[in-house]
Amino acid sequence: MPNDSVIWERPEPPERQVPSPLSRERIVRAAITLADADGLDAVSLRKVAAALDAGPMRLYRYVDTKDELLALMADAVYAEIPAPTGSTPGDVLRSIGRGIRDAALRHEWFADLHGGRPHLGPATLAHAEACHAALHAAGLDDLDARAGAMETLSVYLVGAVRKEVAERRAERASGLDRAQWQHAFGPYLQRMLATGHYPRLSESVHGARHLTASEVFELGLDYLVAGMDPR
Amino acid sequence: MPNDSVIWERPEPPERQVPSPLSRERIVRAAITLADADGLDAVSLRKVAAALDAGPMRLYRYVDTKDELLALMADAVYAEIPAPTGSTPGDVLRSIGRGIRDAALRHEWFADLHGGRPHLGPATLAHAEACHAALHAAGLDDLDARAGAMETLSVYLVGAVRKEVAERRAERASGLDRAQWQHAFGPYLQRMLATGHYPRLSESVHGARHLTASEVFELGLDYLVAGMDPR
DNA sequence: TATTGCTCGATACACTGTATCGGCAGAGGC
DNA sequence: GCCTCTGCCGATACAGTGTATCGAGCAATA
Repeated sequence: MPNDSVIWERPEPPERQVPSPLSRERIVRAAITLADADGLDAVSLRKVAAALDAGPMRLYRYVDTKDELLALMADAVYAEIPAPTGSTPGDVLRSIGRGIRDAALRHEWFADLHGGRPHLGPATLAHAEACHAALHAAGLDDLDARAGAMETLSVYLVGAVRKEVAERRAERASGLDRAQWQHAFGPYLQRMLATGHYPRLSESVHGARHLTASEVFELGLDYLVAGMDPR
Repeated sequence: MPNDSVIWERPEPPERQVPSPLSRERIVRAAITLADADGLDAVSLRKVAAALDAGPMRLYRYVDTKDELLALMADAVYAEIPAPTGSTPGDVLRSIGRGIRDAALRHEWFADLHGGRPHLGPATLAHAEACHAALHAAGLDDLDARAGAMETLSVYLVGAVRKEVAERRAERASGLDRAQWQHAFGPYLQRMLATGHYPRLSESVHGARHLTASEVFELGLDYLVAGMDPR
């Protein structure tokens, strides 16, 4: 632990007269621009520094480690998410879910950070606060029920975001759009199912109505919300 | 695409008399041993090769790319998962969930692969087949319902596995065991909540009964399963 | 003005995945 | 038994990575 405090509490170093002034915000913005364009792998300290006309080592004045930069990036995504709305707990939960999903689709690299090492930046905490407040306002008073709802929803969202983004990337990598992929099922999978070793699976793949990613998302959200209802 | 077929269909190169004979299986086993011990980052082609008394380049006879090795590793995990049991669809779904969770806790690195780029190895397909067959046997005949159940469960599991493993790692990294961490809530989080900026959140953190990871897991599973029940 | 202390960035290190290619060993033909 | 040839093995190389170290120079203080 290079500095004995956490990035969220450590003050920024003072600004200095220097060609191309830096700040955590500028650094994070540059990193996010890179990540939006070419994925998380494109975020290296060298490239971020280059985008800011600085030497790589200069960034270490603002951030102790690359993981801290990633944490700041994740927090910046939370800052974009609007406060959830809804008059019933179920609607609030759905609103929370859509807010996170939308943000993740805007910044696909967020999926790689989300659910990993927990970040607890100010925007993340503010988002959590907004969620709890909205649930409370919607009548979900019981603390245990509220915490349980948030925990399980959060689990679901981590998976949803991760899977959907992974699917997008796979489609993009294979150059096929959704419809083509769906129609062909992937030549390989096609062949495997044709072997007859997977009768129930292939029955399902061929027979079931294919759901889009957002349909699956909403479906699971509905299941989860419905299951919480004691009724 | 170096070779124009997929790893699952490409035959292994023939064995040869050579010091320390290789095979995909041996390579994957060595890689899994490394990953179990020190995480996915410890799996480099150089290290895997060294563990097998071979030069790094030799592995490229068996695998075109590191991603393919990772895919084989993920498939090997699926091979360990026992077929789900249960006489109702709900029980089968719970059984599927526990099977995957247990496997992921045995091989934490699996969480880093699970839900990412989709692998469709033979064991993965066999596992999917077993799940569909068990659901069918339990009376979930409707193809759309079955597919929807599997899709949404799978989403949930990706998140559950990822979050739980991340939490374990964070605990391990901070040197605190669960109880200590829970008691202190992390000094930083404690301080943030004490600012009063997050009233509902801190109410929940302090007031709600703290659930263990497996309680959260079961709770979400119950919600999901209950929500699927049309009644 | 002299000194001190901080910051910057060049350099270095250990490591990654993998392309290239020279040489060697085993297999097949005579 | 010998020769050719095919194919694999692994040394080397390359372009990256995160970050430790440290000399040099600048800014602010005494």
